[in-house]
Amino acid sequence: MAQKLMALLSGHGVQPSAQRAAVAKYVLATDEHPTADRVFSVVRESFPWISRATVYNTLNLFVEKGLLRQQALTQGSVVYDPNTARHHHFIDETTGAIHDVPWESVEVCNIEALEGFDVTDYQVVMRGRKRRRRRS
Amino acid sequence: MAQKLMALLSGHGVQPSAQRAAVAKYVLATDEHPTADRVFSVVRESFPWISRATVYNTLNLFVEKGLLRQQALTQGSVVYDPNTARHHHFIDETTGAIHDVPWESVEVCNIEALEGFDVTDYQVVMRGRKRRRRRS
DNA sequence: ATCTCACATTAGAACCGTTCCAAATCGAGA
DNA sequence: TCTCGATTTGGAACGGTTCTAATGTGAGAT
Repeated sequence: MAQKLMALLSGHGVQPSAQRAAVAKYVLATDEHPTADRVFSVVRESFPWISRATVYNTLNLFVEKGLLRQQALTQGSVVYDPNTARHHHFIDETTGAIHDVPWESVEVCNIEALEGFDVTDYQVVMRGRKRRRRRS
Repeated sequence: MAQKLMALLSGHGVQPSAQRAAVAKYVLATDEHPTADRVFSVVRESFPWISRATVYNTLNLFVEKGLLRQQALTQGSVVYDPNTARHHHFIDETTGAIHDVPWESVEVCNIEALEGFDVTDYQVVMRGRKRRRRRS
């Protein structure tokens, strides 16, 4: 598994290192849309000597190399999303949690016809409350 | 006109003052989605002795009273939008300019049917380049 | 008209997320 | 083993925003 990670990194032109692997292991697999600071705390649990600057450097590098996307969805700080395919976002206003919404589950029409704008990318940003999962 | 502004403020439960009127005059009429700092600069041109803290206080008050909406559309800082009706946003990636897109000009389907989410609000966030206006 | 008190304003400090910097360290290839 | 470029590091710096404590102001009571 660690092998796969390393391969993924080099495949994207990122020279592997222990620190980068530690960051990658968490941030490329999570669906919790962490802030840089959250990444720092989580990674430090298994890699206590990593520095904040390295986490920021690594996240920026991953974004530059296309392994991660930055999303400006909330006030205050950027979050990172390893899902680089097109998708939408749902923000739970009570918890602040951000959820991915599959591209196909929402249909957006007329974007191409918009007068005056060349739209190269778009997403629907939804807010509300996550419905409690009905017990099974 | 100044009268109308004052009436608008009191109508929303904001006790008027010279500073608040100066901020309102600009920020409630603009379509340029200014940051707090931009509001500060613009207002200071006609009201040089206003302080930064007052601008922040006033903007937060206006948001609280429903005169303004905060939008977290870009990295780094919040922008303010006096258009409190539902609408979408287009971000010009070359200039950073943010444009309102009328609610009716884009159609979004299936939002209500989304499994697991109670969506109370949503908008489409578009990115691209604003098409150069063809000369008339 | 005057007083008073709650509220508005202010400058500057504090805070938080992020980037910058210069020094130390590492590691791949010679 | 050596060298040199890349990586990592702690801390300073920075930009945006909020906090704080002191001061100013105006609307209503008297």
